[in-house]
Amino acid sequence: MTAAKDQNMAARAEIFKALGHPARLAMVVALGDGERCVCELQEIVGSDMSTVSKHLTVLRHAGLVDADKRGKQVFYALRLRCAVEFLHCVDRALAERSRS
Amino acid sequence: MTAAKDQNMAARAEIFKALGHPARLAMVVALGDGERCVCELQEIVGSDMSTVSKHLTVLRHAGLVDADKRGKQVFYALRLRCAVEFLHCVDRALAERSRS
DNA sequence: ATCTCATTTGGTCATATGGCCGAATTACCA
DNA sequence: TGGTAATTCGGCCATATGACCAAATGAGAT
Repeated sequence: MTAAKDQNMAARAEIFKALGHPARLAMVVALGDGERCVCELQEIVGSDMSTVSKHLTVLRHAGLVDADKRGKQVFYALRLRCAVEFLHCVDRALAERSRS
Repeated sequence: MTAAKDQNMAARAEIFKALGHPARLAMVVALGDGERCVCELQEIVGSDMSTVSKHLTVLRHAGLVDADKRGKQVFYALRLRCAVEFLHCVDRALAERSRS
């Protein structure tokens, strides 16, 4: 693997890596239905606020979500919409697998 | 997050996690063009064969690829075809990002 | 200006991951 | 049946990750 290609792969892998955690994935799924404030996302994943915040940093850094501070709250929105479609495909694959 | 939901998320996250490594992603990309033997995949990623094998175990376990032993060699094929499409979307996003 | 609430950051720990090495396995070929 | 090549497994180490706690930041409200 050339250095350039490796860098390219690393950049793409970042995105998958960001999605590769149950809590982050759950947040992304929730964001698929529209924006959510951090406090709502915390309820969804149910861990410490600081942990949630760190997960959100990962998602932001990967460019998967956008943060928008309004008043006291920070609202997150899904940026990479196609992730939702891929998730559907993944779900179909998982369903097939459990069927067989 | 309920226990059932968490399990569901974990199952999906496995797939993203598997794709979240440059070497594994490079292999999946290569497999997008058709099956490859382990030795070819090793050339692509350029690490130790045992390392490559472990990566392939991860991909197999995630259900992303299928292994088929023919003669001395094991051929791997991409199973979750929609990963390729999602990768295209990711690439477009990355291209846009670097442009701005 | 101060208080307060929502969020982020830093520290620390336990665990998971990725890498290479060397050994074990498996199956073609002589 | 023994040799040889392809692949996988087990062990070891260094580093990365995820969790919590406590403390810092930042913006609205008093």
